[in-house]
Parts: sequence; structure tokens; C-alpha cells
Amino acid sequence: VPPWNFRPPFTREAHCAPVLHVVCGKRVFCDAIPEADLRRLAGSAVGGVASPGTLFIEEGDRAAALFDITSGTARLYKLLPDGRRQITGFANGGSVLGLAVSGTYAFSAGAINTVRYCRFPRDRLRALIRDLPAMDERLLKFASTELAAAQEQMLLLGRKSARERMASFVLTRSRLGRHSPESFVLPKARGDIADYLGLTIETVVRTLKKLRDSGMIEVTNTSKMIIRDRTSLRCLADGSAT
Amino acid sequence: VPPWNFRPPFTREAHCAPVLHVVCGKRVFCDAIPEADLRRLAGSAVGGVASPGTLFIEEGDRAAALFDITSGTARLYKLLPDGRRQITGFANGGSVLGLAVSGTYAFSAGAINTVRYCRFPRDRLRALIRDLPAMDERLLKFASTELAAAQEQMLLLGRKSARERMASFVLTRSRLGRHSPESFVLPKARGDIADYLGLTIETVVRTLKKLRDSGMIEVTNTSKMIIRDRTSLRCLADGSAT
DNA sequence: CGGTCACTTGATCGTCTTCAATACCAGTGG
DNA sequence: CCACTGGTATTGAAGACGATCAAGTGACCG
Repeated sequence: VPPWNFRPPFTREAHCAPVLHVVCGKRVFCDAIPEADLRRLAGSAVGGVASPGTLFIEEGDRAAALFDITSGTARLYKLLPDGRRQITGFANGGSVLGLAVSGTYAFSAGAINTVRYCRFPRDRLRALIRDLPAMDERLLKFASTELAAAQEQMLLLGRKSARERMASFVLTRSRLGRHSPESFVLPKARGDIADYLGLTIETVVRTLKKLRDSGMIEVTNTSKMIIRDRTSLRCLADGSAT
Repeated sequence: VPPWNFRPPFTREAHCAPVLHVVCGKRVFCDAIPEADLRRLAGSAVGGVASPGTLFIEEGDRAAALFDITSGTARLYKLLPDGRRQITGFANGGSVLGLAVSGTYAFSAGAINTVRYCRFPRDRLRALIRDLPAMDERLLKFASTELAAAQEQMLLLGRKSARERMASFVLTRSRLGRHSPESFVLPKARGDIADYLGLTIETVVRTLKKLRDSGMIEVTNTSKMIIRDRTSLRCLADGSAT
């Protein structure tokens, strides 16, 4: 069995929000739904928790429910029979998983740290969407954004060098960070980064070191880094470097 | 199974359908829209044609309109400043382009053969979607399916070998073909295939030859091929080959 | 015919992978 | 307190796969 798999890194305390909050997941549902409807939605939703390292969606399973992530980070990935793994994205609070039309999930989802989510049975959700056009619009927006991100990632995987991939990765992650944009933490192990960028762990390590040596970033902890030269990084990530 | 692939994407006679047909693009809009509304939609839509080789959507431009492809095939792609290109997908009749939320198109679209489409101004479309929840649902389905395809492509680009990529490509294209599933035509040049699979033209050629030599496919014309051993091909594409 | 353009083939090269060894760090129990 | 262990990170050396460079073929067209 190859070492492609998983890992349970550090855990987070993760407060459990009240049901109505859990239900909406802020970004995606709440804003669009009137109080009354929200309560109705809450009736058919079931909250859940996935502890670090555990799987909560498995590729190929019947897509019986739609997941609304409320906190934590999950890796979304696809596997090849021999164990090769491609991480297609990461899901944070506000992400919606399980939009499949095919009837089965198109990817697996595993918790990196503690993930809290909310399951909507798909059948009941369908009726609800009909009553709430605004929600449908929200879902469409979300799917569109994801699609754009996926296309960007295809460009990365198909045409960028290892150094360019790493630069792109660091930059996008820094924009998502809540701290100062120049210093941030990635709660992802080397293996996750590798499988996200279509590289091996060794290449990730070496590339990271090269970026450090050329003064673009600084790596304190294995998972904490500081951006030193954003311009060069940007240039490298866009493929306009020498 | 993607709904927009059932249509004849390769009409060489290019019959120009009446406006109402052009407007709806059958599978995506028409079915969901009552006659009366359809007529209203027609008012704000503008039909158009892109001749082979021309660009009709350019990445980064303000996304002023939504495109509904009615016939022909387009390549959707992203470019790096130095000219590297990644084709993120192909659009056939029934495809919807321009779902961007960011306000600008996320990719460029160029016609491979003659493409007929219909432009909806985004502002007017927004109001229309509000009136027609069914259409919104259609768009969501479309986006979801595209997203699943994009994830599959990420797996291909990030983790599959050249041979595996080519096998996957041949198989998916054969499923979309309208002829006998074993013999089909790809209206795509080597360069398009290469940029879609994240390879070079030379590698595409060599890989194709290897598949031919091992008896999995037969290449008659440069763009016409016959599948000889679907099982082995499937095995190779899934990564379960020796 | 000369021209272009796409495709094909061959030889060489570089990047990333693979394989293997070592360092590191937290937790555990002697 | 300190070996011991399991999992992760790092480093080094060798090899493979696909890219690059270069040349040759064939089809189409003025």
C-alpha cells in the first residue's frame, strides 16, 4: 500500500453554533433566506461533525444529501485505483458539497481538521429550492465560482512548472488567510499540497526551499510562512518570470 | 450523462434555425420556458456566428453577455503570458458560456468549426432568470455537470501519464459521438488535443501511435479513429493497467 | 510547381519522479 | 530522563518520461 494517504494534523476547538446558524452556513444560504423559511429548512437538515482525518463523502456513493460546511477545512479529492490522488480543492465554511447531477458524488471529501457541516436530504432540498429562487441563485453563483477556480487549476496542472505552481498556491492561500496578508498558516500537510498541485512531496519540499533561497518567502514552521517578495511571486505564478 | 451532448454538435450543413430556436438552444433553455416567456426572451437575445478560427469570447473582458451555443464546436482555454495554452473544455450545441460571477470572462472561447450562438445581455437575463426559476435550475445543473467534468480533468492533468490521458480522451470522445460508438471523428487538431491534455503535439502523436501499435485503436485519417479494444483502453484510462 | 501548414519522426535534454537514507518531533513507557 | 516508535519532513542520487529542438513528410492551394 503506497503512502499516498491522509493525515490527521492539528485539531481545532471549533465552537458549535446554534442550529439555525449551522443550517445556513452564512455565506451560501442565510443571506438569501427569510427567517420563516430558514426555520422550515432547519426542520429537514441534520448537523454533523467529521473529526480530523475522517472521510465524510465518498466518491461514487449515492448523492443522497447536500453538505453545507460551517467550519473547518476539508480536502476534496479523486483517487485512481492504484492510489494516486488528486485533490481538486479545499472546502471551508460556506462551501457547498454534493451538487452532483449524476446521482453519485463525483469526489471524496475528508476532514483536515474538525469539520462541522449540515446535511440536507436532496429530495427535500429540491422542493425547497423551488420555493426559494434566491437560494437557487446562490447555488449557481457558488458553482460558477468553483468552476472558474477549477479552470484556473487546470491551467496550473496542465501548463505550469513546479515553481510556478507553488508560487500560485502560496499566493492564493495568502489571499484567503485572515491574518496579515504577508504572513499566514496553511493547515495542510506536504502531502496535501503535493496532491493538490499534481507533484510529489519531495518536489514540494525542494521547490519551497528554492523559493525560500531566492528570498520570495520565508518558512518558519513547516506550515507557517511569510511572503517576502509578493511581486516576484506574482510574476512567477503568472508565468512571466525569466 | 450530460444533456448537451445528445445534440448533433457537428452539423456541417449549418442550417440556420428560426430565431426562437436559436434563442433557446433546445436542451438548456427551451424545455424549461413557456412559449410566452420564450418570445419575451427572444426580444433581448441576439444571434451570432463565429467562423472557424475566430475568437468570440476573450478572457478578462467584461462579461456583458451569456452565450448559448446552438451548433458547432468551440475550444475554451486560458493562456499564460508566454503563450502556453490550456484548453479547459470544448463547447457544443447546448453549452452555456459566460457564467462568470467575477464580472469578467474566466476563459477565452474560439470557434473550431462554424459556431452559431445566441447572446443574452447579462442585465436583462438576470431579470428573466428571476421570472423563470426553472431556467435557473437548468443553469445550475449545467454548472454542476461542468464542475464534475472539470474535476475529472484535474485528475487527468495532475496524475495520469500521457498514455492514460490519451486513452481517457479517446473514450470520452467516443461516448459523445453520434456514430457507432466504436468509430468516430474528432474535429480537433493535434494542437487542440495536446493543449487539452496538457501535453505537446509531438507527445500526442507518439502516444497515439503507441496505442495503435498495441492494437487498442486504429487511426485512419488524422482525425478519424476506430476503437479496437475498448476494455484495454478503459483499463488504461482508469490507471489500472500494467 | 513553390509555398504554407499540419502532422510525423528522430535525437537530445531537463524536470520531476523514484528510490533510499536521514533528520525531526510528539507521544509513550521503561 | 531518555531510548523507542510511528509518522512526517528533508536531502541526495539515479532514472524516466515527456519536452525541446531539428529535420522530414504529405496535403492543399495559389
